[in-house]
Amino acid sequence: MVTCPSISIPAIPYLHIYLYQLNTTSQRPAMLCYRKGTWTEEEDSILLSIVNACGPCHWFRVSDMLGTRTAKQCAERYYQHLRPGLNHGPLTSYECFLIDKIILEKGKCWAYIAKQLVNRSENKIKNWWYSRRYKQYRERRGKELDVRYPPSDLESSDIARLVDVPSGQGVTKVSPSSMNFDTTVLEPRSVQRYDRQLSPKEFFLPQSTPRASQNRNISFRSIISTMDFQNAGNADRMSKVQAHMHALPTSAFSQLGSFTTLGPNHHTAQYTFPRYKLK
DNA sequence: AAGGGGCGCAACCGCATCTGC
DNA sequence: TGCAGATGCGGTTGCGCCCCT
Repeated sequence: MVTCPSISIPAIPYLHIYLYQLNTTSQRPAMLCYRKGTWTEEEDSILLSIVNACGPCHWFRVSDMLGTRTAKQCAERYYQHLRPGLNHGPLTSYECFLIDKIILEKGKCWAYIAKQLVNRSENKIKNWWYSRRYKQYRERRGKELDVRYPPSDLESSDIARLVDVPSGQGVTKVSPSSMNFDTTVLEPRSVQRYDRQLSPKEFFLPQSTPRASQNRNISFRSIISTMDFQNAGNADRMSKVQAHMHALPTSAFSQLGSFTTLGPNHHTAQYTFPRYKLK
């Protein structure tokens, strides 16, 4: 008899029998009738219970146990919606910027992009991008404007959410003519430094500006610079930087102003990020 | 109040790739 | 090595909510 201590048997009728069958024979239960459309709460909870018991793999077995969905539907539902820790909130401006930059550099590799952003589903990113592209298409077709656009969905609250700062704290949009984006690329020794074990605060010190380091000044500019690590095989390093940033409480920061940059290809989008320093 | 369009999003689909026999 | 099953991935579709007229 197969035991599954982590699941509730009454929630999944005859699950123990299914598990027993599936572990003792290669035969699947009789052909089941699969349905389409929106998942019910009951289906979600059963799917989660099965995955908790068996792990997120062997989706044909999971499908057999659930009984109402195909393996593919189960896998997709889990990875895009039920996976623990998944962030269902709106994409932040910084995340949008990252998406644009990665697409420019590597193309539309949604799975890769999803891995670079913290706990975002591939579908969410894809939906955002196609939705925006469609919006642009409509705007351009209607007004015959040039390709430059300020994304209308980039609100101050989104930017503030990135660093857990209450909405309304000054984030201002700057005209393109006044932009001053530091395109400094980190030198190799900076990359080496990021490879050492550093405290979260050290992590954000701009490596190329000693004075800023002295003042314990941090900015998103330094975070953006870390994207260069991707090209040097340091993709996970940026995630750690982001994670550290997210981990710091609001009270740890005071605002220094903001800086603005065009999107990564310098003619598609305009982003304005707040600059903060550690108190 | 009704209906039509915009929009965000979940879900679907088909092809590609991986894996185990 | 080849095949079939399993899984991954990118693009598309369609549903439902909201807002405007």
